[in-house]
Amino acid sequence: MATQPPSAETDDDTEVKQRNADVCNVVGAIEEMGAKWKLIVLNDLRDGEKRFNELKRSTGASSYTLSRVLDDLEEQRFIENRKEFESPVASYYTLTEKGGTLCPVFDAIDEWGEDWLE
Amino acid sequence: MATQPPSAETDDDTEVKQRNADVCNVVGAIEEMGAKWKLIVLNDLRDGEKRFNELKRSTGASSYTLSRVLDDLEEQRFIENRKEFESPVASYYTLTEKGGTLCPVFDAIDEWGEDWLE
DNA sequence: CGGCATCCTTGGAGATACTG
DNA sequence: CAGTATCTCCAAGGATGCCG
Repeated sequence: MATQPPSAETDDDTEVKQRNADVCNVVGAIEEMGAKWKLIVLNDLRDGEKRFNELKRSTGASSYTLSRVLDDLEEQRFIENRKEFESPVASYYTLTEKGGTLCPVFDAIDEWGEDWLE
Repeated sequence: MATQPPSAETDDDTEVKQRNADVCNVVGAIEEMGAKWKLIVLNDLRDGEKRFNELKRSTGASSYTLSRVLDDLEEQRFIENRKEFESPVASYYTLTEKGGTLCPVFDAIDEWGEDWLE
């Protein structure tokens, strides 16, 4: 995480934190992961490496949907794919470092869910 | 999900949803807020009370969409509505306590966005 | 096993116009 | 100002089938 130089604090009014829809990080981030399937898959991969059908079962996504989501996520560098071309083909997916940085987000969501779900 | 069309179908897919929910309540939370517009509106309301057209401008949602999202969020007790029936009608929306508990989530997203968004 | 191609259904959401 | 009522369009996503 690129931490800002702590001492060189510009006098930019922190109050003008520009929460405008166009500029806001939250909106940007939401657009970036957007789809619910992406979040579900990413969250699933926090457990570690998983293969295609494993994700298919755990997420409940159809192979078509899952395939497209995985493509997207890989293109966004959230996940990485490793293939083994042995007897039955095996395809493993893991979070990249970038993907891993989403953990705090999921943790926050998780915590919230514990308090307010069910 | 908030609007439930009268489906006479038996909910056979409850099994799937349950499996997802079992994995982690992250999925549950995602389903709960699901739509991107909900998140955008909720995030916007962190600034404090806002009125309809204000939200319309800041979020960029159409009045139709915004209206439905607000209805949903109110039904879910994420937000509250206060009306003033004076000269020109005024309608104010604020986060409830429940809505406020989402702040850590948005903070996490915000922080992530700062690091990884362009 | 891990997908891609195809068809098809659904609803999310914009545009527009109207009301209290 | 704060919505509601329609109409419409398009992408998300399920189901199915095929293939290396």
